[in-house]
Amino acid sequence: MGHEVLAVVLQVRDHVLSVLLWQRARPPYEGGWALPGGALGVAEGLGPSIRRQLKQKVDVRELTHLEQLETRGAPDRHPLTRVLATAYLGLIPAGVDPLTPEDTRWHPADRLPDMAFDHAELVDSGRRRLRSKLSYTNIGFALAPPVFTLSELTDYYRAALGYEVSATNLQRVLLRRGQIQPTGASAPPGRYGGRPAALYRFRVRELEVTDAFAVLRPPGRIAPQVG
Amino acid sequence: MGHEVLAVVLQVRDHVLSVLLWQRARPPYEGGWALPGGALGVAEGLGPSIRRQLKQKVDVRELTHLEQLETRGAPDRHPLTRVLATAYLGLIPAGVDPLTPEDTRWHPADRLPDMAFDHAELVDSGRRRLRSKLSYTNIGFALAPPVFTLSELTDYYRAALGYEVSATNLQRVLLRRGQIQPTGASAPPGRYGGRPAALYRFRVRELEVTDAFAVLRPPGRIAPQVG
DNA sequence: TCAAAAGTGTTTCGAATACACCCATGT
DNA sequence: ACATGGGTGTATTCGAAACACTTTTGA
Repeated sequence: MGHEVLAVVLQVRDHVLSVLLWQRARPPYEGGWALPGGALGVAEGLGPSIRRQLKQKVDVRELTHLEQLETRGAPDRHPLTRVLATAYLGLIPAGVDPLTPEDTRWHPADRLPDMAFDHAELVDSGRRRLRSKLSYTNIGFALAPPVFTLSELTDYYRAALGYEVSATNLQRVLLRRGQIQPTGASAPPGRYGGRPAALYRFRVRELEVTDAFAVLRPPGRIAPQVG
Repeated sequence: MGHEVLAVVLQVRDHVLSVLLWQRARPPYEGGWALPGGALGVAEGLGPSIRRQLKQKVDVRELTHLEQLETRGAPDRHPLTRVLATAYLGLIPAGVDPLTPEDTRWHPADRLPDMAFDHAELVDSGRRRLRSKLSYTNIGFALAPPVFTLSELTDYYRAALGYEVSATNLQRVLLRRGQIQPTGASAPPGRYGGRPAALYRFRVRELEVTDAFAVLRPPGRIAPQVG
């Protein structure tokens, strides 16, 4: 009974949430698109394995976040052999364009090509995970470059969430939660003028839950201290 | 490389969130307590497997909810062989007391005995999952019997969340969200009198997200229709 | 009549949102 | 001047929480 690890690697590219896929050259699912990944090594942990596999597709130094999604084990998920798959969600910040192999392409996450195995479901699972974590964690840090303007950040959120986001409200929510802070610098205005945009950074660039317990929260909670 | 499935089965028993464990009779971890589960069959899906394994410990008809938690694959998680484990969260409603084998006991989930392997971490993972889902889904249905009073329900929430919960506020939150509805009947008062408690039921007894997007919600959202 | 338990009315609070307006820059 | 894009001030909304008070029962 084989075991493989897969990754749903997402990045906002050109205003569109995109997923990294490679095209299969041989059966099964010849010509179909698949998630990067491969067989788990005999003495290899799951996390280390997916990092190793991804090295062959992207520069893993660009990976700002990696978390386990779910494990699929339906006996018929592979038409020929029995193979379990543990899927991970990986995020790459906007703005970089890692080199990828010939057979590998970025695809819009909401318009997938013909997908191999159950990989389309796994992509959806990754998108849902990202969307919900955007609302109660600081996971935006993994979509954004180290320094960014608020309108850029708004664009990443819009692409990942799939609907319009107000820059004004996004700013206030993230500031109140202490997720972002101004760097003091500002970006030059665009071609046709406009006020220069202040530059921000995420205060912490690893996953933190910033808004647990939207409801049924513990009684008499202390007000969060300002950062 | 073996693969096993495990279950963190939780139930509120006597006002305490409890987990079902069995005591190992032989090494490794002889005398240590472990989660129910066992090896995945060669042509068996993960979900079907954990249901089959649980049959040996509890009456699975009592299981009101089952969902995948996570997969552990550290090479040294088993001292002798390499075995991956996929853990599930299972819930049993308060009030029933399923027959269990000799070696099996319920333990308070916040005061675990000596645990085998990485099972203590898996129990914590299950508790955290339950706690967070209580705040944005109707998962309370899986902790409660089909019909209950509000003070009983409050007790289940208090036990699972680990802090005091106001019956008044719980009632309003769950009514507003359309999770619960009065049956019309009421429970007889206790030994020393008191107003009889109205009986409620959950409107839907399978998992539903009732409060997605606590923040950054889609613009111009329609108000939820009353049930 | 009182204690016990359940339930309702009302107020307060605060986060999130919506919207009007002001600021800084290039042409 | 004025168009463009960024940012702030302020009002509104609404769910959640807190708390006082009423209802219904048994002793």
